[in-house]
Amino acid sequence: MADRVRAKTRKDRIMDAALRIFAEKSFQEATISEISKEAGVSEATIYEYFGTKEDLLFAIPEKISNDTYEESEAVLPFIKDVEGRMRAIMLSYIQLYESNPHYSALVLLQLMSNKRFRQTQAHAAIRRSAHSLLDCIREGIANGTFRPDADAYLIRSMLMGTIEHLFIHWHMQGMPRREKTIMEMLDPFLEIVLSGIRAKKEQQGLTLHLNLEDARALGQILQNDPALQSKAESADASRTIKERN
Amino acid sequence: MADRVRAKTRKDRIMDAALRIFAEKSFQEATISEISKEAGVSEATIYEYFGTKEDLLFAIPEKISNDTYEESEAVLPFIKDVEGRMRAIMLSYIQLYESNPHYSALVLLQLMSNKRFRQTQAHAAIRRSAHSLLDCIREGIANGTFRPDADAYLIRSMLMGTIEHLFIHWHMQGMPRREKTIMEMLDPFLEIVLSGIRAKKEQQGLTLHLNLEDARALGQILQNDPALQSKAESADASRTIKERN
DNA sequence: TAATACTTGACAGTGGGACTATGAAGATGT
DNA sequence: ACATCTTCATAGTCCCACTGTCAAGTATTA
Repeated sequence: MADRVRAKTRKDRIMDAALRIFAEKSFQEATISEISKEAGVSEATIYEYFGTKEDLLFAIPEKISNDTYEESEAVLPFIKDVEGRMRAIMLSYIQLYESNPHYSALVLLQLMSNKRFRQTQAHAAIRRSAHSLLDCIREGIANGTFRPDADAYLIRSMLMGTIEHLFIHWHMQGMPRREKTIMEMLDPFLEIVLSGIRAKKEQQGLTLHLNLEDARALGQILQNDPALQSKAESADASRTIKERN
Repeated sequence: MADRVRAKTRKDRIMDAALRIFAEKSFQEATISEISKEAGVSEATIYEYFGTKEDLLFAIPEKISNDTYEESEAVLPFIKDVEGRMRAIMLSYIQLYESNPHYSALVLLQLMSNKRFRQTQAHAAIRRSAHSLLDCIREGIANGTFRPDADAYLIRSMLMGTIEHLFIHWHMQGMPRREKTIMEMLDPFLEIVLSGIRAKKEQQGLTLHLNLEDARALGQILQNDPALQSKAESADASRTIKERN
């Protein structure tokens, strides 16, 4: 057992070193010799555990996605609200990248466009997120939450593309300190996208914007007119009054 | 001169072949021997023109960005409208990628995350676009077109990240036929983003949504009340009446 | 037409890094 | 103590980027 434990830490040390070096340089520029020195093992040991350099590369996302990603998907079916479910998906997606900077650099800058990566579990997890998002958007369109002419694919690209772009630029600038984390930008971001695609509730009729003075004058009139006042109470669904500030 | 012409076509043939092979496989998987066969020249000739394989790679964006990109920037200073200028920037950005699929695959999937690429003219052109966009957004916030609490960096990442994501996914799926080009998605896309960040005109007062029946009743009242009716004419700036459908 | 310079190609060779094969040294379990 | 399993060092293969050289065009000039 002590043997197994040591083997495990050895394997982990190799993967840690590899992740660091792959992310900082790049897969092609990194050499096995360099990784072996960083991990404190011989080159032969690396070939022992991972047949090839490429296998070592792909062992990394496989491991990390198993560890961190799956669990956050379990709650989704319990969120009935479409927008809430979308927020949860985005949250877990951001968490995945925010939890491990080296890993997100590796995935977003190098693996994402790699053909073999697309056949890994890690990519399948990302695809599941993408697919769930698409489902949410379609459901929102179907049930009237979103505008019927919204393009579900476009919306999804907005959601995922923006987040990826934020991470990619952060990495390319050498991961500087930020006053706002990407996680903290999620809600303002979602508000912009969602407010842009929500269906307008009152499709027919009139919309009136009144300043405070006019609003008071109108209030006087309504109070003095019993006919309209009673209507205001009976037809609540089709009439909304919102106060600003 | 005939010599110069032949040399030019030879050099171009090499770059064309290289672009195709780099984009379809990848820079690392492509071999000089393969490119030389595709271009119909000897390996030595490639080393004659481009010292190294990497130099050949970077000669490609240098050439293409010189050819196509610069001109579309010239019009920008003449567009006074902030949103129109943003649209023009996005348009030229999309055009760059839409004009040459091989090139956009190379840039977006391989070069974008490459350190050396960031020191090329091609990347400088992209940075100029990004910078102009940021300027537009800031100007829009400053002059009241956009909400004062909008995050300019976030907006820019939305604009560029979405477009890049759309192209990247199109490439990763093997560039299937689309019923809508990315160019055609630009205006719906911009409408979502911009409507999400435009400043609301009436910050104070009341907003009333009325169905048709109630609107008619209110119309009656307003017609019979000279005080409020005169107000409606004098205070036009702060009061808007929009008819839906 | 002859001489000169420049372009292209064939070929041989170097070097670096991924990967293999092998056997010795050490650690572990019984 | 013995067998087994892990780790390492060494030596060697293969592939591919890249260099150097020389010969064969091809173009330009005298």
